[in-house]
Amino acid sequence: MSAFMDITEVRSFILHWGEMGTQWGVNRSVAQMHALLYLSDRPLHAEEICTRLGLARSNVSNGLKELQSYRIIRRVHVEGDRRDHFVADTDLWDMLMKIAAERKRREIDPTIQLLGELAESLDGRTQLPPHIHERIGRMHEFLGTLTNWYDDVRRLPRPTLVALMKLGGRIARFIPGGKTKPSADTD
Amino acid sequence: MSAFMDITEVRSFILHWGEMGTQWGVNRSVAQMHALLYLSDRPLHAEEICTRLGLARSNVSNGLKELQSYRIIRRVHVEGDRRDHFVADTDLWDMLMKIAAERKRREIDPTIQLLGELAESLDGRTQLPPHIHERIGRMHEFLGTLTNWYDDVRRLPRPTLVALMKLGGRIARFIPGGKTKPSADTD
DNA sequence: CTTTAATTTCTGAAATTAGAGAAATTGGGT
DNA sequence: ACCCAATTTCTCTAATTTCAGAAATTAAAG
Repeated sequence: MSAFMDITEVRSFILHWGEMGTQWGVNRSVAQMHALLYLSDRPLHAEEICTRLGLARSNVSNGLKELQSYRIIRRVHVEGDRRDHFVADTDLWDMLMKIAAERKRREIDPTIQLLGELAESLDGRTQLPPHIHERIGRMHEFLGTLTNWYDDVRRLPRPTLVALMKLGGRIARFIPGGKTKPSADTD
Repeated sequence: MSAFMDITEVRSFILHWGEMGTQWGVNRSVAQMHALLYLSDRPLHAEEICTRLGLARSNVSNGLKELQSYRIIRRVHVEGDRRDHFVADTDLWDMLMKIAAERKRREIDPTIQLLGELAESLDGRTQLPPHIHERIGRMHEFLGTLTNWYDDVRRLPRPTLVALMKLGGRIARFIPGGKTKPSADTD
């Protein structure tokens, strides 16, 4: 039943994924649970995740909720078993896009919102040093540009996305003005 | 001398930036220091950062070192003052690229390295379930594709980058077979 | 070379976050 | 409706991270 966890490469992967999580503001256990599900070729139920990772049932429950909120794992029903089972995305593009979408929603969107409000409330306060208004405004615009771009490309069909990525910097050839002498626009 | 910190919008920005930091695995104080320097139009020395943010001198010292390691702030010498002073990038593209470069170096590159080793050590172990080798291999390849893309586009002149970003998903028109319909969106 | 300002490193305390186990709740099966 | 497996919520403890102050180091100025 668990030769799986005896494979040292599997353990290494899970451990490392957990550490990666902590570096990016994701709970180590949650990241480990994700790694475990990613490597599993069949749905796992909570209890099995507990024993394989040595975590308390409660934390597994919360972790599963968190991973579901990112939409990178989903609940599945297993014939003849009353317990909830879970599987992870194995399509890594999908996974990345969903994580990006959720982090945008949680962190970037509220930031843009706030920056907009701050910029607005600084409007026309001529007694203040103007560079403050300008820099907050520029950050606002910058994050807006980034997220608009993301919202746009995330809707591309997967093969197109992959093709674009493979093309890398050579995509610049298609830009009017090319990569030669371009116009100074926004920063 | 410090009407600056009395502007509520400045305080809000700094506070929010600190919180953003914590969400992305960056120390709150470090992020606040960065925000302060970003909004300042002149070089600040460590002591001034201490008093403005209410931090201990030691932490400011460490934070400055961390921000310098990302190369998003730099030391400057101020005429007739013996203390080190610091300024932040105000070019946000630059800033983003440098942060990405450093996080790649610290976190992604070692991960790719590890995944490569794991995949290699799984090669030809026919008694193991093949999906494990396949999934670790796919993750390895995926991260490789992403970082190669990044290494490529980061070298583009900034105006080209901006133009590409403005173009958004319409860039797909230049891909063979790229003008297909957007993918159905489950989230 | 000596003095002293400036900075960094070290150490322990405070605050925060993660995690285990118990208690409470939910929901399917009969 | 009742029972019991499954899950979630709650509470307390452990681990980690952050951070202030002290001590040590570095380096500019005379």
